[in-house]
Amino acid sequence: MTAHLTANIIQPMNEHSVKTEKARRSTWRDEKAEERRLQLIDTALEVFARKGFDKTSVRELATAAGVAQGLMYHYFKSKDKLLEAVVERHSFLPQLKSLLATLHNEAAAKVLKAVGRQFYDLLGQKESLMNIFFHETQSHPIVPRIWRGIMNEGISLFQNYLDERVKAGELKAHNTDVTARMLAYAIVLLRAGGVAFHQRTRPEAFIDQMVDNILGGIAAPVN
Amino acid sequence: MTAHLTANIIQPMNEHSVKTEKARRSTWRDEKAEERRLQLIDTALEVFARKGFDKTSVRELATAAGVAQGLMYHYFKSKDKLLEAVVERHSFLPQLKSLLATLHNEAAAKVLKAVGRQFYDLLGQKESLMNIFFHETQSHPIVPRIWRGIMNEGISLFQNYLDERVKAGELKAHNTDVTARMLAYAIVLLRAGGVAFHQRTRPEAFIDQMVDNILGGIAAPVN
Amino acid sequence: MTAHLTANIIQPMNEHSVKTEKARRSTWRDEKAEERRLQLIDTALEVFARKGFDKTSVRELATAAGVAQGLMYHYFKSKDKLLEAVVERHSFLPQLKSLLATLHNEAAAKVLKAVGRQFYDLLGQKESLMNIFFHETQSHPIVPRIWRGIMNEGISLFQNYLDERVKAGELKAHNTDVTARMLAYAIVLLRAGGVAFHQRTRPEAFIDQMVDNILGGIAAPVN
Amino acid sequence: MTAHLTANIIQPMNEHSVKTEKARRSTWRDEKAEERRLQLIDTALEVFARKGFDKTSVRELATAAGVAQGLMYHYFKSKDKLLEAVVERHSFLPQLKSLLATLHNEAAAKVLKAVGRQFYDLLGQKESLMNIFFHETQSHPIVPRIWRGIMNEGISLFQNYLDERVKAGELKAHNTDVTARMLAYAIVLLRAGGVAFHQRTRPEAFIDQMVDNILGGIAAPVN
DNA sequence: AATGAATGAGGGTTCATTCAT
DNA sequence: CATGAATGAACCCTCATTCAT
Repeated sequence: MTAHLTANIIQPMNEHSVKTEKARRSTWRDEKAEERRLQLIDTALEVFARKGFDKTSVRELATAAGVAQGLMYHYFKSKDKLLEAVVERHSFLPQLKSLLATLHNEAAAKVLKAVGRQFYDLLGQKESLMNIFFHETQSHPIVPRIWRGIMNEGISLFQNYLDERVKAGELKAHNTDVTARMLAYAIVLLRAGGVAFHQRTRPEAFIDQMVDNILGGIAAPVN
Repeated sequence: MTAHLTANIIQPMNEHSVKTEKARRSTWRDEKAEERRLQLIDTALEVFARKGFDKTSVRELATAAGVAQGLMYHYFKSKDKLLEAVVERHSFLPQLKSLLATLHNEAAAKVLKAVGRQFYDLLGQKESLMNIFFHETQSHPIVPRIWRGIMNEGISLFQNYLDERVKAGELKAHNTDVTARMLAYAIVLLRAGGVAFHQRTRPEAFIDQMVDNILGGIAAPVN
Repeated sequence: MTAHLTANIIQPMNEHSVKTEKARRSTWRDEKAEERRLQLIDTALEVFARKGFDKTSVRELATAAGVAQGLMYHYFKSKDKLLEAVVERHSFLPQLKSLLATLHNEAAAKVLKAVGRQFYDLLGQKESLMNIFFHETQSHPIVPRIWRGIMNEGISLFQNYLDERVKAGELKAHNTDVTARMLAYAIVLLRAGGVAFHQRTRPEAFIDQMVDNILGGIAAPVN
Repeated sequence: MTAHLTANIIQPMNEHSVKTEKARRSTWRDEKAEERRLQLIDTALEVFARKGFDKTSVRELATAAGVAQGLMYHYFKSKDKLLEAVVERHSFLPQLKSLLATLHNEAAAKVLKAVGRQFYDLLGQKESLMNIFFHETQSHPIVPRIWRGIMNEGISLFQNYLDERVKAGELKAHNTDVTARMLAYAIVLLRAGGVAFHQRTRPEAFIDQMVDNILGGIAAPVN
């Protein structure tokens, strides 16, 4: 063993190959480690959402991920930091922003309904995260911070579009912040409240009608 | 034990007087006991709201109430049962129902704005309870049950009125469930979300404009 | 059960007897608690001395005391505080001070030998504590603080006496601090070092000769 | 493994050259390894002295030495063995012995003062090690063993000289073991105790006076 | 030789709950 | 009714150590 290592030193491969070899190895380890990290985060997302942060022990988390408890602390400084990592990683702000980009110059009724549904769907895909947002707000400041970012983006999504349509003359000049929030708030509670209280109207129909209400009003025509 | 023997020897009573005494005393005792119970519940409401259920220890609760920890278990079988008692006692469903009674045969704009504000105010007065509703939903089934009751009542509050105004011809015939929920959801998040993300428009103005939006629509007049 | 308690209320004993009853009970509990506290401290002294503070787990301590681990934290806020309690309680400063009181106006040789031995004996009786003094100095500031107090007292013990004898003309005028420390240091290491390195001369003989050396010197008479 | 095959193919060597190469390389490797070993030991000495053995984790040790934790276990079988290596390597017995060699046939006052100071200085230079001696005696038998060796050497240092001076007629015949220990003990505590309790007299003056006390005595001349 | 991922035992501590008084 | 001593399970976290690379 010593012998061939010696040979190796005496007759090393050219510098390039040595370096790449080293780099590749280290990269490989790093990749594996990053994979682990993500696996642990994803497992945590699921379990936290299901059982709540406080009711989930690190031991459970580790078991759910199929690793030893100690390993959690190799990747995260504390249970709290793990929660932060979860929330940061799964923040769907990017997806939300991309929604914004696509809507222009279409009739308000059509656009608002479409965007409303997409927003609703997005929240649905992130149900676990939403659960965390709603339940772990108190103790961990990062949770409301991220949630706030998402809400603000969601509201902007609507408001920017509304402003545009006001300029285009399709909508009355008015406080679009209020309108945007009405939409956003309703959609959020349509999702989150779904757990807490049953809905009578199907979500899609709800969104459609909500948009119609807001656009046309519900007052009877004066004649 | 020693005491009772002494008392008996010194002052024997006929059976009748003993009984009435007993009854009166017993009532007095029951009242005292009920007072204590309520005191413990009220303290718990406050502390749970501030620190969260899981982060609050029975010892803290007892200290905050100025009693020994052991006493908690004379009044409540467990910490969980205490939470249930808190939520049950402070459910403001009655207040909510009384809101409903006062509104009839007035112009929709005026009524909806007034009711909206009152609902908003009520939620504000019950901030501690709201906190519990939002954070302790998962582990204790009674929490979402009560919350659901309140939400449904709040929604009915609006919907019944809307139905009435539709019949009266002031409003278009439409799915009033949707309209009612829009209002209720927005007001709830106006309250609860206030912690999570800042509002740009003041709540009262928000409610007023929301009602106007819904009644008159935001679409530009075709003319 | 309720019945006689009620009777008790109706016909209470005179105020005095009630108070003493209450006081006695509470005193009894307090006494039991204090006993426990001391028991835990004494057990800890022994175990810490034998195994060292860091190598002793709270679980072991509890087992050695025959109680549940949780109880430790009913009496002491932390393991560190327990150590402090141990050191404070067993500080033999009072005993040391009482040694001081007895020595006056006797021949230096006799007195110093006697006091030296008594000091040595006292350290011997407090072997466990000495062990703690020597090993746990680093992490817990209270340990060196107490130890310092004891050493200073021990040194004063000798120095005050020496000063007195200088005044009395029995001893030369000289820096008695140095002499006092020589004696104190030697006796301390005679004790503590006993563990680390064997002695050739018996402690009593050692002390006697040490005193003789210091008093008469070891230089050969000049002629 | 891949490397060795490559090397062999590219540059086969005759047996002789391989062997000498091997030997030279091996020496070079051994030197490097020994360097590392010493580096790890020296780092450990410092950190152990500063934080205490138990409070120092292998990770910290590795970080302080700038290597990965795993590497510690290539050089030392366990953390305990590392401590042993530290104590063994830094035992300053040789330095102590060399002190002994220089003192002969000089006046006792001068010599004892000089040796006392040198001993005191030596202990000062080895402060880290002294710290370990004082705090980690319990769990690791090698620690008191080494410490004992040093103390005995220090005592011999004085005793041998004293015996010589007795023979030379400069000193009275007496139990020189006691005198030697008085000196050694006082100097050790002057060092180690310095941490625990403040001194009033400066160390050098202390040593000088101590020697004077012992040589000339403190008793007033009878005249 | 060197890395650092992975392990799992054990650490100090908290806490809901019980119970003798 | 009220106390607080006592319990023991569970918690988060640290750590010495091993091992694949």
